[in-house]
Amino acid sequence: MPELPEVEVTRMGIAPALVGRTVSAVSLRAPALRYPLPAALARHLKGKTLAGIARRGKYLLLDFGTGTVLLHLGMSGTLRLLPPRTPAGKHDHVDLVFDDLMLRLNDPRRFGALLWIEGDPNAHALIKDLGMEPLARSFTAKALHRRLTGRSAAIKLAIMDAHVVVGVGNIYASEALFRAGIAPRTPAGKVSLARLERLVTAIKETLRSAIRAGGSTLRDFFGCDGDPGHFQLEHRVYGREGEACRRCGTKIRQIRQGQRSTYYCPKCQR
DNA sequence: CTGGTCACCTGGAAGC
DNA sequence: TGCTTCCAGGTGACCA
Repeated sequence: MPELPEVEVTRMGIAPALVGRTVSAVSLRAPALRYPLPAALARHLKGKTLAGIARRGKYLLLDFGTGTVLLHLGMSGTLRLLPPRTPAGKHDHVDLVFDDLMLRLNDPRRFGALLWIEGDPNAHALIKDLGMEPLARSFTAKALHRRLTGRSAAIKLAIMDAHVVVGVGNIYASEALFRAGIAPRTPAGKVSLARLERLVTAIKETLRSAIRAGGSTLRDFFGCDGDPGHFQLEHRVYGREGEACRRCGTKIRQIRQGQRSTYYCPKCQR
């Protein structure tokens, strides 16, 4: 159930074990994920060496030189490193075998994706229109301000829009707005530059600390009992409806925005 | 372009 | 116990 930190921790967990290694076998199991699985994947990958794993937003890009495996974990996807020939359980959709080590994709809800891309992956339809990387230097209040000027949508929905900034999911959107002291329903275009400074800082800090917290779970990528998607920091507002605000004691409220739950402190966030 | 809604899927928890 | 309902960390497609 990954937001950007979970995806980045997954990348950090699997890359050292797999980069530089060669694919010996591929297993695909029905049914399809968000898109049909590429039937020719084994033909494309067998004998190919993994040159690197990059992340763009919540997508993982496995670079095999002649092409790229594009991976998205959706709402419920996880990747694990297992001994080859580990029996496949329910929702184990794809195995990439690297001789004595296997990368397995499990995704119960099947909102995830695995695609084979030839050519520049950044030109792919799913990638090319993505917004700013929140951890990049170029993600600044000024840049965000430029992007949000004139927009009437709620600030919470705006920072969750992957065409504006990638990787801020439903949990971290609420958490970042709390840290920045901004009410989630404020029209995005009406948030001042000064307050966007606080928001950009809050987004970077929230994501960075979650990645740091996830670092302690990296060993969980090995072995069948691993559960690497489920680390998380103590939330300040998310999931705490009716509980006391950690800063001022006011009861945390829950509302619906775009059919998703938003949590906020009515006193700390204006 | 923008904003709003729906759809895609399974499973766990809560309610009766 | 068993059935029903609601909810879940994402995002592309579609509409006005």
